[in-house]
Amino acid sequence: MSSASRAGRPKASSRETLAEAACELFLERGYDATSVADITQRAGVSRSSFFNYFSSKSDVLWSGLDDRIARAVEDLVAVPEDRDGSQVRRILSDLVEDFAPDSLALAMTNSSAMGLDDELEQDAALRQARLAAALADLARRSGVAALTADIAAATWAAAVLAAVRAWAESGAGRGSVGDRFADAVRAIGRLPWVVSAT
Amino acid sequence: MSSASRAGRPKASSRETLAEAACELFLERGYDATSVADITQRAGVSRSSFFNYFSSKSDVLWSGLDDRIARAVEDLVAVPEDRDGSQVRRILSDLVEDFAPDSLALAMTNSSAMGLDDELEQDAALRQARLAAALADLARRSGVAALTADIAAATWAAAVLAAVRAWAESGAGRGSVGDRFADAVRAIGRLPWVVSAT
DNA sequence: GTCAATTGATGGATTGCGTCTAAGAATACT
DNA sequence: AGTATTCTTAGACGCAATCCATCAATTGAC
Repeated sequence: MSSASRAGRPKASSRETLAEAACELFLERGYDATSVADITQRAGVSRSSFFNYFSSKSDVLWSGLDDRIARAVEDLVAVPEDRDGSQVRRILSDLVEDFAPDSLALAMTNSSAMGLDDELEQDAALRQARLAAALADLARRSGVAALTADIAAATWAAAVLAAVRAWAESGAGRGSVGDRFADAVRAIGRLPWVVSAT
Repeated sequence: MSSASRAGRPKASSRETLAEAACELFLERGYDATSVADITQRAGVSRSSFFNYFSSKSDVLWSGLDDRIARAVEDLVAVPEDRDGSQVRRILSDLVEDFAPDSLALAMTNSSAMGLDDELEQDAALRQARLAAALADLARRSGVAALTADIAAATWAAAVLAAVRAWAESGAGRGSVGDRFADAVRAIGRLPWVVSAT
């Protein structure tokens, strides 16, 4: 493919430069009070350039997870059917394997200081929904009724996001996201609050 | 209480007038191509007035469900604990009881025509997350571990949204949302795709 | 070295959402 | 009449995100 850049002007700035500037400002002033112009000004680039690196302001925090979710969705649509859920477990385990999103973890642990509580809830919900949609499709393909497929898919997707959340809140130092996801999978097996309610 | 309006200028327009204008335009041009100014112009009111009735453009579609979710969240935070999940089932059943959201159903059934697929997914995810947050709090209060609480809460919340979705997609004529939710609760009891995967 | 092609950076304009404020209009109460 | 209350409205604002035309820097071919 491409070992070095083939042709054209080399990138003057990097994603990391922008992401660092953004996180600094989020911590100083809060998320809402930080505009894209503020971020680019601190990073020393023009406002236009920001959108060459990130598709939106919140993308600064979520691009790491978004990439992995996009890969997982690709993998999921490629699976013709998965009656016992083994493919799902494998793909989702790959998703969280060695996942260590610096900016996202920072945002989650400092969400109140950044004034991010609503924003994070909203953004997390979107990611969860994206993953759930792909999972629900696969479940239907595997013969699960539509209604059940939606619910089961939401459960799996929630397990992924809950694992990330639990990992971030536990200091992001002890244990990996993968470990937390393993916990989540175990919890799914016997959801006490759900099953006992039946 | 107030049987009639006590004092002050009476409302010149109504939510319904705006909602109808909005839905018409969504069907004609699509959601993204319809601006708030377009809606108010057709309804014959000023743009400013729109936000006296709805807090956002998407609120036109979701205010019905939002009201019910807000009530459910209030009820949920008022419950000290719910070890067997009976309170949860009751509150969520109340949520969907006799629910018949005209605009939302229209949007869901015509989502592709309205260019709403992404928008609806996003908005539905937000509502699901709001409900899930309150449910997760109650689950933790009831002694469920944090990770498990998040997952179980997501499952319940997904059941509500899936019921609404299934009801809208089945023509919104046959059966009620409550019936679909009953189906969903039954499905939760033995989630085949989840439990068999353990 | 010169030239074209490619890739990125940049400024500026544009659209639209959502917020806010000050002014005015319509009603009820006294 | 006058006053308080409730609603409407025009207008301006800040900001996110898109788009475009232009400029800058690099590679490779000749």
